[in-house]
Amino acid sequence: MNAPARKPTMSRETLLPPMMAHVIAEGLGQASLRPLAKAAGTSDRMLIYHFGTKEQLVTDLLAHVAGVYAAVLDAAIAGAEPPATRGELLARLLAQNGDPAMQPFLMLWWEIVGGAARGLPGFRPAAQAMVGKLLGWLEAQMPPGDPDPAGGARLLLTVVEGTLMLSSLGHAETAREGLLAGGLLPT
Amino acid sequence: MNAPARKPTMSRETLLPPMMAHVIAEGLGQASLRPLAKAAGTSDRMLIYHFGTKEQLVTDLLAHVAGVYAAVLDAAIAGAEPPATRGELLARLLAQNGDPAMQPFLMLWWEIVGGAARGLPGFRPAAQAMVGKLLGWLEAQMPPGDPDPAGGARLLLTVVEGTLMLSSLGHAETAREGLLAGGLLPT
DNA sequence: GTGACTCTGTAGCGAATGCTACGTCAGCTT
DNA sequence: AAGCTGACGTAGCATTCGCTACAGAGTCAC
Repeated sequence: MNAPARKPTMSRETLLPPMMAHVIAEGLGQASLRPLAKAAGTSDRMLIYHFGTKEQLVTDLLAHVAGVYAAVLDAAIAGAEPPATRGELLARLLAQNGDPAMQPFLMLWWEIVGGAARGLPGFRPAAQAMVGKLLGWLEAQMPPGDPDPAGGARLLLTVVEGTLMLSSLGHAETAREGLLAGGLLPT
Repeated sequence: MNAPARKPTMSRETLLPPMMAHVIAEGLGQASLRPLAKAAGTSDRMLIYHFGTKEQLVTDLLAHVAGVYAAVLDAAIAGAEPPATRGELLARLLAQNGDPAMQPFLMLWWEIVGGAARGLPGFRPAAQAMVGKLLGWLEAQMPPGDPDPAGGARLLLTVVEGTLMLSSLGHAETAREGLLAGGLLPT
């Protein structure tokens, strides 16, 4: 009655997406081999076979996360008309990142930042890739005619990251009040 | 020849400082009972005896970290003359936090933020206590005659946190350029 | 066929995890 | 003196950790 058990032939590429979904949902701290394998529909034995080491698995997984993040930004830049002012761009950014759907990714982001700060293998390259990508995206999205797109993008990057951190702690309103007081957000 | 082995009678209060030193040095992720006990000069058995549960231990430990942080801020506010401008205050903050001696605490901070974002028990109260304390400290340190001390403090808080995050990833210069472009830092 | 190679399942290793059972010993009260 | 209590050590439990040894099944070249 049952099919003759086809051969899926798992590879690193097919294993990474479900594992990424797992770490986004459960966190990197709880990412041990057996739960990861279960999420990917395989066994811990197979994960070691494909990646060699858990450390290499985490490195590859973080690189994959950075790649997906870059792809999301690339997709977002395609169908977007440029904002008129820096404030409008900032408001757009905060609206996107304040979306509750973004929260699981933000939880993962803080673990990546912490790992990068501690120098854990694979964390810093992934974090720098994502920050670098976001910075480039911001430069490309700066309002036309902006007097200093490079500096403005760096300002927005700093302000957005600070706001996201405070938002993760339940201080989103505090950050918003600060940005309004600083004239960075349109009223 | 040797003294008759005095009885130190460990309590929660005497155990917390060496454990805090341990988590600052090694991180919360590696904070299991036996290493923590070794750092405090006792055994895992005694940690459970005093705190009841590891979860309660972590909660108490984070509260203790928040208390020490608040005490440090209180000490810093005592012998400080007020800055002349917001930019000067911001420069002072970034100089303090850019100190390499602060880096181990920053590593711990990202773990606390991550735990708070995930809702781990004890993390969010500790993180909110520290952010709230820093915000109050900033309000008290705002330049005299500032038109909007409350809003300005919130702006500086957001900007400082964003800068610290980027600094932890090796993007300190990026944040600095942004703050200069935004006129928030004096040239 | 026969061997070589790739992929995968089962079983298990030694270490570390949080926590408990049990006993000891000092100091107190009665 | 007898008993109680709080502080501590020793030993161990069940579970999970990353990882390995070994065997089986499928495919391909010869």
